[in-house]
Amino acid sequence: MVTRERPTLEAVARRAGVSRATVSRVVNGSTTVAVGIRDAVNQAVEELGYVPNQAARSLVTQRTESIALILPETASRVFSDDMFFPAVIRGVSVELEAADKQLVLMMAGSAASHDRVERYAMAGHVDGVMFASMHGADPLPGALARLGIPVVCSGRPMTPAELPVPYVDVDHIGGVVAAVRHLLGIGRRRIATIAGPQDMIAGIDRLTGYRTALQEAGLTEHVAVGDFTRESGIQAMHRLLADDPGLDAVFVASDMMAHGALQALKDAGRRIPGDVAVIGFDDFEISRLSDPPLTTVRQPIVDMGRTMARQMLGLVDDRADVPAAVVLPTELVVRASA
Amino acid sequence: MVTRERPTLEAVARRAGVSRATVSRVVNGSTTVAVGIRDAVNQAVEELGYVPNQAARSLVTQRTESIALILPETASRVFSDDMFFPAVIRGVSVELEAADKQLVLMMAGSAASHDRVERYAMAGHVDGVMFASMHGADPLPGALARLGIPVVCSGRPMTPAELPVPYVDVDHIGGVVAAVRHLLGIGRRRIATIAGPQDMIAGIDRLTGYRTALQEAGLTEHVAVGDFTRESGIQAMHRLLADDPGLDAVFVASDMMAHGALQALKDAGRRIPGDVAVIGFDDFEISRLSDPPLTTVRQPIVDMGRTMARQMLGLVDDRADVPAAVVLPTELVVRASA
DNA sequence: TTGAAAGCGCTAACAC
DNA sequence: GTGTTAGCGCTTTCAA
Repeated sequence: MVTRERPTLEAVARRAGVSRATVSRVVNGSTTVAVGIRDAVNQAVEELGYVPNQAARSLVTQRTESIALILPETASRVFSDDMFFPAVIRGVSVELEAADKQLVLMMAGSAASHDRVERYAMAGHVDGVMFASMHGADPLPGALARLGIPVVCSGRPMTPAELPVPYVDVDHIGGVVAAVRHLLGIGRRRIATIAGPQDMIAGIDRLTGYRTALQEAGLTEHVAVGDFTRESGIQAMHRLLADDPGLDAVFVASDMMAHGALQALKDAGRRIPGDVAVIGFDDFEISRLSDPPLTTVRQPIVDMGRTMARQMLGLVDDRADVPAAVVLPTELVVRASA
Repeated sequence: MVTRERPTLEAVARRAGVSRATVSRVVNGSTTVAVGIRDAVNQAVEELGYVPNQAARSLVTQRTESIALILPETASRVFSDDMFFPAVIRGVSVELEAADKQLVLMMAGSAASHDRVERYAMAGHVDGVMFASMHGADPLPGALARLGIPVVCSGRPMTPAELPVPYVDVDHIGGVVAAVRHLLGIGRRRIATIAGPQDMIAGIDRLTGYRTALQEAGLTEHVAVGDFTRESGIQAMHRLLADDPGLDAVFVASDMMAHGALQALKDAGRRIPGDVAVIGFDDFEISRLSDPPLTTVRQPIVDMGRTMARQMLGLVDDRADVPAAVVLPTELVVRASA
């Protein structure tokens, strides 16, 4: 590998016949430089193809101009057919791009990678860290925050850390309650649910919403737990069907699981929504294309990403207006499946 | 924001009662340190929660231990329902994780972001750069390579750069020829194609394969060009149908476009494969679940990612065994649609 | 085996 | 306005 010498400030300074400080000023856009000198410097920069060494710059400024987004999941999970993470990333990208910050995406599905990420952040590789989908009571956000590293989470943290971390979340419970009420409204009474993983707020809150609405109506709960994947939706639906072959509706805590449930129901000979009404949660594009199109609780995932990124930008820029919590609304989208 | 002072080598050295050099040796796993001293240092590191400052380290080592993967697409394209990029990323992740390198993902769909990426790489933020899906004759890979930055591409570069960049690709033409021959074998004679974008090797080569096979059989070409998205597949299928309502087969250059074509054909009242046989290219998971399941040319996308990452690791480690080009095989997977 | 010292390339006081 | 200077935190000769 031919690592051609990259020109330094020093080289540019010599060529332009000025001091390093002056070159630095020009490169960083200081206005207190005479036009003639500025042009000379710019020309030297051009001729030499000079690009500032980021390590040297970071060493003195203590800034890297990049922000990490941690996805505590394996890469295969992040990039499965579940469109959740992609949507978050998209939202984050848009905001960071606008602020000219570099996004550093990190998957941390294993304990080892979880550690790598921790060291990475602590090594000052990034100016701030955003977390996308947290499992259990992950100590990492709090730990980083305690070190003075700006941290933001998407999804309300499960345990209130001693040092509270700003977060953005959606109104899970409101959305689910609306969904269940809709099922009640169309005359369903044997309403089951496929819940999400119970080590995540999204899984817990959506189950709470279901329970709340069912108690309100004086009906019996019927719960199977999945892990947000299509496959787990299939399995869970089979269990629910085995337990209560006469169920007439199911609220499923994610669209991917709902697609699995749809398939399982069809395989079991049920008509949708004739025999069983199905409602999902997410509103992915494929949910409009499924057979039948899926009624679902829409959550603004891209907006979550954008909001989280804006909170982060507020923190790293030391602006005071960073809200400790933002809760975005959800909305029931009625299609053919319920 | 409370940026608590992070401990430095100096602090650890003082606490352990040794010199900075010794701490550095311990931290970097040098064997030439007395056991007693080593333990004392490790204890001090532990107590202080010391993590080396990466900027300082990079400044002297000229290494960052991270590798960029550039996706010359917008974030919304990368994270659409097209599973191509996710699969590449997955393959890359696996290898980089194993080598303990940090993956830095960069989307560069706009000219502005293209520039950002260039400066980022030139600023020495990463030890090497991988490109995922190139459009046209992008000068960036060659430019970076000329600066001595290790570069690898997935997809054969469109113009042979003066400084050749190692790449990995798949056997597009072989796969497409097999697909068309299969169509011929089941008696189809009015075989159209929906081609991919003609500014990408994958688009060009697959069209070449189609043309080759059709000429071989002495049949007339029938081409519509899409951009690999489902939507473009729908449009292209409509055009083909308008031009030749009697076509009895279509080879589609990507699974996403093939799904669009399937939908367009059904909307036009064609039965599949009865009236029109359809073959795609990719073999995404959803292609097994479509109606009917899609016959397709499987390309090993995850392996492309892995291979590209391994080539990169070879380059940054100055190992000599980096092949200039790797071409992975493709394979026709026959399902119900053809 | 350990320490002293030089310096990676840059920014930011501070002086002029 | 511009130059001088002092580090940022680390690795790595070179001596001891």
